[in-house]
Amino acid sequence: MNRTNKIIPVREQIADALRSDIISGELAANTKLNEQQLAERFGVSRGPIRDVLLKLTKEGLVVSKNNIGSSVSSPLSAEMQKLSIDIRRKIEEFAIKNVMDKMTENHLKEMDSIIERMQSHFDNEEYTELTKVDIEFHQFLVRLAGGEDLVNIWYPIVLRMRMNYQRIKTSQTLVDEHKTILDGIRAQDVKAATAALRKNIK
Amino acid sequence: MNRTNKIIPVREQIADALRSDIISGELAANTKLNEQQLAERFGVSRGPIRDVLLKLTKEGLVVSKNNIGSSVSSPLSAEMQKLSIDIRRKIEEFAIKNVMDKMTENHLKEMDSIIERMQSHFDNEEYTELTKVDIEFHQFLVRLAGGEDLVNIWYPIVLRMRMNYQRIKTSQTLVDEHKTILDGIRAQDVKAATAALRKNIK
DNA sequence: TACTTTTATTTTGTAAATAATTAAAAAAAG
DNA sequence: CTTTTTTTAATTATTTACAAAATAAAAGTA
Repeated sequence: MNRTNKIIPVREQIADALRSDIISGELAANTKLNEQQLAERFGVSRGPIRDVLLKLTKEGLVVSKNNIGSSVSSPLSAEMQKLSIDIRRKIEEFAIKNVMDKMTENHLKEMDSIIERMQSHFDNEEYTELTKVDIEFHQFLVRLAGGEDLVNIWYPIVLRMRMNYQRIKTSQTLVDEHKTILDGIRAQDVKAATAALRKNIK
Repeated sequence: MNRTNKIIPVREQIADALRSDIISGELAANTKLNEQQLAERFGVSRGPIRDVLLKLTKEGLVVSKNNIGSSVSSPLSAEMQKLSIDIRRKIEEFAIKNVMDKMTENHLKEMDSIIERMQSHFDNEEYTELTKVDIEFHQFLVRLAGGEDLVNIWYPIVLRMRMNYQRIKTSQTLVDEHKTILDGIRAQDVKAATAALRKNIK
């Protein structure tokens, strides 16, 4: 028994599935999210569903009102989108700077594999999966630089932004941009990495 | 029956109480939060407690691990604190700019009353309450400018920062700073308001 | 017909009980 | 005596059942 079988809690799986549905547009803005129906869909009781809805609410993908229920959020306004880009850049530029020391060979390999997966999803035209791996790339950096604290602040901003560009920007450029960022990090070149990052976040 | 008796849901009351305990330092960092005990303390079942803990986790005040439970977060690192100040300024400067159009006489009156409450809490040396009203002041601006979307992003940052300066900075200056911000807004003077804001956020 | 009021239905909120997991304590082996 | 294994206790996760609230439908009134 050498293999480490990673167990993924049901609530995370459900949250993941719903995030995908919302980001992909399958669940349109303002769609009512009925607890009972979701419970049946995932084959669990309403308890875990409520947990997930609360989580997604705090992530900004869902809005909920007392005694009324939850529904899918609407896209950000233009100004809010602009502000979000600004903040996201600030956070991730911070991440780039602070990540250089902590970056080991293993970390770099992990990031290589993330990019490989990006490429693979792009080749197979799995754009929702591509988006999720895209987020994963950035999350890796943010977590390494600032831990869960920073991820906590950063994550809702990114998720909410993603609601806006639904399946736009699905060119090879996207993958290449991330390769350039990683190249900069690997060369310990903050300026290059930051420049590539700024190009990617928009 | 003319009076509008505002009903506050149990979960919000519990969340509020716990936030106070954490911000005031009554619940020290890394304190384990037992669901059963909390349920007994507030006289409810574990269901609502779980909801609140999940909420506070997303707000950054609490950390929770699967099958292990929740505990009070530890203060931010120095770098993270610095970054948080930067982001918070960015958001609230945005708020100042965007709030000028939307600001009505009624809104101004509401903000006056918030400052009155700040003064009163300061006079009575109720510093935890003072902190909460301080947050309320800024939240009012942020909400008016960017709605719940922006509050969602902003709130965890502020809460987390507050964990760091526990009951420092409890001088009359604090109240005055907010008066100056409001003066600037009232005069529709973005520059003055922003300058006052930057002094206040640190 | 248009409007209000009442009733019924649906949906969310809370409580209580059971299952699964983890941490602690006791027993066994080296 | 130390380490490992087994057993016990405590805690979280989930389900089920019930209570409260909101929406939808129906009945009554102008």
